[in-house]
Amino acid sequence: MSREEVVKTARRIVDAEGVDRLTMRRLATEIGSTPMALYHHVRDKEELLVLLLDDYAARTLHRPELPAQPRERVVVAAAAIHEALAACPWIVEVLTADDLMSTSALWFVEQIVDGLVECGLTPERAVHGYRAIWYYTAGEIVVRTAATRRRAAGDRDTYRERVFADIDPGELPRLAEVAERWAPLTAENTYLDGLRALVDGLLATR
Amino acid sequence: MSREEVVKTARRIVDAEGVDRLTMRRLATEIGSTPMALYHHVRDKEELLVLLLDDYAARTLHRPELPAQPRERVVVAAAAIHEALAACPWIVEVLTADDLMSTSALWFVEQIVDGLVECGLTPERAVHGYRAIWYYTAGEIVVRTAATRRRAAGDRDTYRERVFADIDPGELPRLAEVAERWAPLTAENTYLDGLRALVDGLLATR
DNA sequence: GCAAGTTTTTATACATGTAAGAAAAATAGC
DNA sequence: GCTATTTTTCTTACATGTATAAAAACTTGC
Repeated sequence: MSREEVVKTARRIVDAEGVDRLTMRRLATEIGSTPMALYHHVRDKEELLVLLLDDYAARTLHRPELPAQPRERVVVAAAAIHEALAACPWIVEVLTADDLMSTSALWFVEQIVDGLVECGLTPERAVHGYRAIWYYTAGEIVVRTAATRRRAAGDRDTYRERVFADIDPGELPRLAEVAERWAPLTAENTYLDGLRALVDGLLATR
Repeated sequence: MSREEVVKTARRIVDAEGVDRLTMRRLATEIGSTPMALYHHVRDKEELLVLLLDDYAARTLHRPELPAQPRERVVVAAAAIHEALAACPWIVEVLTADDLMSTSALWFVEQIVDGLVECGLTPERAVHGYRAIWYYTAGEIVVRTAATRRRAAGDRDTYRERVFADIDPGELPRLAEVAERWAPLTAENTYLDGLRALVDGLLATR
């Protein structure tokens, strides 16, 4: 058994039956071994999932044509990461990992940092800018996938509905105004708008 | 037994011994009942955690003095939410919840949306702006707490170190340039800077 | 006051991640 | 070739969330 074999088999299970079916016992029998043997190649299940994500990134994160304009390059590179990760529905469990630091993602990080520097930021501020973009991107994916998953589980979310129904227009006029439209509004995909705003703000000289 | 008692007892356990010690069995014996009885007051453990977070928010999320200037009001309101949540170390498990929608947080959401509207955004764009701020805020907290937790667990993070050590300066010059400083740079707390940038960008008329 | 129905609680059972340590296999030194 | 040591694997066991279904307690209509 090897780490590669573990990850490869795990990937097969996840691809075929979804991340829910990936259990250490299942993985072990699939390999023809016992659960605890896995733990010599992988610290715990979380590490296995991180490896799976890296593996996924390495396979699907293809470098796009990047615009020459540095600001737009930042946007396109971030959007590419976002698109790849958002298509990966079992990601939430992993995304709390500090950073997406698989080798294959580094090129995108480089593009973002470099774009920011070319726009006039110091390297330090560029790294901070990249982090802000990563926070925004990871947050969007985590929040949105959680919402989708809950909706898929048939959760009518009566709690939210009740909270909004109880809004006093005298006290919270703006929320009362949009209460009806809250669900559809927040369901819209506005990742790109927010990303553009963030990048604009990072590059604006205050 | 009542929902309130369940939450109150859960809170006591979490406050006293941390969220790790909160198990359904422990909670049940503390109440003097059986684990499965809890499930008539709470759908599952996740819902219990969300209730705990709401309870926590209701107790600690005090309305600050807000500046008159709407843009600054948005920043201060968002920062207040961030500060309260960031101090809550067991939050990551819950924050994947779609939205922070406890009644006590609504006032802050109102301030943000209202501030954005007063700066000239339509209500729709203001809601989207609020969501962008929420993505950024939730992402920052999730990523940062995960990192802190890992560090606390004594994880030397050799993986990241290795990735950075392997960077080819010819291919990824910017990253090579900051590789040494990456850990301290990303450990800095730049939430406010990023928030200001995001708000600026949201309000800039492109 | 009591039968019918509803809500709440209990008992039992299962699948899961993984700790602890024994066993086995591979490797190194002579 | 054989022993010592290190690496890998297996056995057993436990704590956890929670499904299922039976029991108990409570509520309601008369």
